[in-house]
Amino acid sequence: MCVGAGFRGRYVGTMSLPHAILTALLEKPSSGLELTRRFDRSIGFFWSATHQQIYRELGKLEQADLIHALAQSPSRGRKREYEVLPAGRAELTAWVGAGQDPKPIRDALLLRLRAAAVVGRDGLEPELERHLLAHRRQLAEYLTIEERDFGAADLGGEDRLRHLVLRAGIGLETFWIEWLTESLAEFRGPDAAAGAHPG
Amino acid sequence: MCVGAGFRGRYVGTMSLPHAILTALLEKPSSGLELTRRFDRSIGFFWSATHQQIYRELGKLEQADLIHALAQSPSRGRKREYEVLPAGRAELTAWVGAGQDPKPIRDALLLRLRAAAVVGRDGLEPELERHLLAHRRQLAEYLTIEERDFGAADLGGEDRLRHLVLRAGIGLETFWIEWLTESLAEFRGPDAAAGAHPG
DNA sequence: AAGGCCATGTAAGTAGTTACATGATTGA
DNA sequence: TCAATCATGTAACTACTTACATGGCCTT
Repeated sequence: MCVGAGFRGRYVGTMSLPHAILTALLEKPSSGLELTRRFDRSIGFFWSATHQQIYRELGKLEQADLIHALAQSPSRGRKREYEVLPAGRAELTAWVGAGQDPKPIRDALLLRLRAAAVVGRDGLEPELERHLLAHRRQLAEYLTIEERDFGAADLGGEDRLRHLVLRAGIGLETFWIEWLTESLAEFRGPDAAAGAHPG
Repeated sequence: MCVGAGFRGRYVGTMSLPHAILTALLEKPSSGLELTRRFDRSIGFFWSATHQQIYRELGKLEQADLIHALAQSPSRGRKREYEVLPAGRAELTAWVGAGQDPKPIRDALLLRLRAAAVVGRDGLEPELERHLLAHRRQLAEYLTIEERDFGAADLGGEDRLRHLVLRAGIGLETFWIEWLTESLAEFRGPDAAAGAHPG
């Protein structure tokens, strides 16, 4: 089944991380550490990755001839910049049009609420407050980016897409802030206290 | 470090799946397959799991003396019902109050939009339509459940929590439907076509 | 006794996380 | 020359997924 060094083709499948890296490298050729940092403040908002994941994936992408390193023999401790090869761009183009069903929600906080309905809500309120704070902080960051990058009118087609992505983030954070605020009101409401300790 | 059969204590850590199972078992003692089915239409909306995961986790929870099987020696093919032990309830109670930062968004569709800003948006529109359809279907399911389970007034404290969880689902699906509708309008808008094929 | 379904499980692989190791460069 | 920081990497582990295997029970 064609494995090992020198194999070609669709190793990447529908995986998101390699395609996130291809996107970032097309925007600007970079080293692993640079990618890690750009993930932390841009693409990583929607698909986070640690430097370990990124280095591993860069290795696989290079093996698959989708990217290649610019002028530098591989050595530990020395910077290595990568750029995307035509095959890499083709792979990314194909992936954009590929179908993938939306993943169901996976949220531990909602699970905690569900559990609290059974064993009591002790200790949950501070947790909701922490989440509210975190989402407010994230929303503020998104809004700062929006003002900085998309404040001016008349954006090109590509910028419009990037703006749509950012607006998804803004919308999601806004939703959570509203929901958490409403939930905390429920928790603190005078008659909510009546059911505070079931079981 | 205390491993192997008979170990006790906090093997579960902050993991969500074992606590989701404890919650479901407290609501009603069940076998693995019954749990799997209940996950498919209730808790699984917010933390999905396959039957393989569930059976494995039931084994670990039993080993850790957090649950135990009702009357039946272990055998393949025979039904085995579990119920939660006091230690299991205590574990779940502790977990409800435990702190865990919200996980950043992980969404492949947003990544695809980001990639489309670089390599062109070919093939993305049908994908957005598919997602829109899926989210509409999920919203309809949530609304049906809401009407069925929370239609009447004067809910108890526990039901209010369950309703909050469901409303989170409703809010999220509603958000995605709005965002996708807006994005599709962008895609189809007359001047959006101008930037359809960058690169 | 055959087929279908209920029920539990094994095996192998993928994706992501956490902790740690090591080399190169720079500035005090 | 020492410490800090930049930069790349290894190792081990956890969580989840996919495909498949097996036993028991019920119906015809």
